[in-house]
Amino acid sequence: MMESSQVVEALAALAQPTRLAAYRLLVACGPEGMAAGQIAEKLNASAATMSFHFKTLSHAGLIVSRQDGRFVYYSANFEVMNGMVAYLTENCCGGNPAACNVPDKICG
Amino acid sequence: MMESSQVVEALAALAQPTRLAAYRLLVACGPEGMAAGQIAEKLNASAATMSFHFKTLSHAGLIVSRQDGRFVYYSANFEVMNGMVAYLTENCCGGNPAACNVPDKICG
DNA sequence: AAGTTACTTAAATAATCGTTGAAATGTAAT
DNA sequence: ATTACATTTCAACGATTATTTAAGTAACTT
Repeated sequence: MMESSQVVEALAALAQPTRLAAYRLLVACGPEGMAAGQIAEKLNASAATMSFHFKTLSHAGLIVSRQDGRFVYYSANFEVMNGMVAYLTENCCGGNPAACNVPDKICG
Repeated sequence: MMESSQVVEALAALAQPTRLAAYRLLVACGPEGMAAGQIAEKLNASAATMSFHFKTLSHAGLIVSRQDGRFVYYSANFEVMNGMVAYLTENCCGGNPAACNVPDKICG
């Protein structure tokens, strides 16, 4: 189970339009990822701005980087998001799935 | 599918230690929820601070309130969190589950 | 109706965040 | 070496955020 502070950091990292868009783009890219400059172009953001956001996402563990020549490829780290979701839904309805009369049935 | 701005709002609402704890408490409570004062006591936060946080969570659609006498019961609204998670994982690995060689297998 | 309880609102303050532009770093081609 | 390209770092600004205290609203009790 992730720690609370780590989950807060991941949530905060995603709670910003540009970073959320970047993350989703990387999720769609899969393990190969995408170069920093290409992401900046797709999102109409300056390289400096994106670099700042990549740092935030990286520090939260949501993405990882890999150098390839003079390009830096970023890709999504799915484990942290899974941990985040697990943390949010933990102990849903008191840990009693039978009592979970929620529309989308999260428990169990 | 939720809108980007709505997802950002929900993520931002959860990206704060006290609010995250309150939300998890309400998730564990299930549909019955818990009174505002009881939550404040459990989290060692002042009523004013909690009221501010409840407003933030409510506005994001993550919780709903119900008045019962002079008590206000808050409970988690699971649909918004489900929508949030769906938004994050949408189009994972280009929408091709077979290509998803991610440890926890999110796609498909 | 007077008093108590439960919660919300408002104003004020300190801290954090996102963006920009310029300079700096690193990497590869000529 | 020098030139070009890709990305990061830095300083600074305006905007947003969390908390506190104090005052306000609403509902139950006697």
